[in-house]
Amino acid sequence: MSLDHLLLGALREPASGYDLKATFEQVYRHFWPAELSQIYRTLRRLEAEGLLTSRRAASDIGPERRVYRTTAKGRARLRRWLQEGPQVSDDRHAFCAQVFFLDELEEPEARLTFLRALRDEFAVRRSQLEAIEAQWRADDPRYPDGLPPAELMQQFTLALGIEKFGAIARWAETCIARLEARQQQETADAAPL
Amino acid sequence: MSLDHLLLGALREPASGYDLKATFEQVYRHFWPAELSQIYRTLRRLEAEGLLTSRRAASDIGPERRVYRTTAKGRARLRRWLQEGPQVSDDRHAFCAQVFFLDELEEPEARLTFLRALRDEFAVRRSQLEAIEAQWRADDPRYPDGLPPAELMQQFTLALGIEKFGAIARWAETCIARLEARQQQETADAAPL
DNA sequence: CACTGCATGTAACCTGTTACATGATTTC
DNA sequence: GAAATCATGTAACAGGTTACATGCAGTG
Repeated sequence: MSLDHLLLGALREPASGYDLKATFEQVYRHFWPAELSQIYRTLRRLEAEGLLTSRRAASDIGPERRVYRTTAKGRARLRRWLQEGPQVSDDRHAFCAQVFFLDELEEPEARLTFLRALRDEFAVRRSQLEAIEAQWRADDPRYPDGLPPAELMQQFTLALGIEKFGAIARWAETCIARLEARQQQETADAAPL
Repeated sequence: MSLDHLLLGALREPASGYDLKATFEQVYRHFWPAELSQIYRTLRRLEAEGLLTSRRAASDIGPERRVYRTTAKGRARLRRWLQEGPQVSDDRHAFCAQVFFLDELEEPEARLTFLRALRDEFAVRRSQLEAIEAQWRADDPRYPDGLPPAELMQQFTLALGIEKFGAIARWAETCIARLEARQQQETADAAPL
């Protein structure tokens, strides 16, 4: 039900499904990706439940839009979700399962290749979030601790993304170093002076 | 399709669905939780695809078991999955979405309560993995860098779990400190000498 | 006899993904 | 006139969750 609450939160400011998709791509992506088809479907359901209202609106540039907004009931639902405390679900990391069975690749070099690709992938993701942070810092002299409450909370989530991706990239780097050290050790053992 | 590959990897050693559930709980849980009903369903499908075989076996203690094992074809499939490189999917963190909208709770104390619960939850999870690590270290003098390859890879995944939960707990702690500092600042501003 | 643990499964449901369909408006 | 962007949707499918059903064997 998290998508529901994300939409209720986002639609405290009016927006169309198409607008929301852009927000998901730019802002929520690193903690909650969503496809347009799912957004539209969920918006209709939330409206039927009375948690959102919609009105048609002309677009400057394309076809008519349907603009949604959270109702008082929807806002109460959002608040209840927050009051219930943190909803910590288990996450699924396919790459971690892969590492678990990586011994199945018998060549040490293949294992290193895998781990380097992993490190690079997360380093890129971290950099992308750091770029967003740098832009924000450049645009607003209050960044980060002078920001108003709503934006401060949003800054917290950005900081988490950077920490999380950074932690995984550093972990991969450590694994690589440990494997390399082991390989050197084995070479030394195989050809003693 | 990661559950498929996890089962193919796990069933390089024979096991029943029930056994596998225990392994998921104890070992895979922090990167890939799975329910029994889903495990059974997937085992049957993988057998139909020729990636697993099964035989009936008596149990010492309960009803007859169905013991599965990965076939050569299944093992090749596993290896291919690893050779395709890291499969990095986006993850969903409901708690992060909650933090994003936490300004909706207007009392600063409510926000702190939320963040403290979050910190505690992840600190507990980290401790649980650290306990597993301590046990392993006590049981095997080769831990960690003298372990044979298969176990070394498994140790890598444990280390990731500890890092990941630790990073989130530290992040939450930082958020708490920043909010507390802000509150003190506001109190000082409101009542200057 | 009730309870716990062992063991396998079915059915209904919910959430999320992928592929496709439709059509307006602007730009090259 | 073709392509890109804006905009809304449908349908089929895949993956995961929850609730329930069944029955064996050992323990208190």
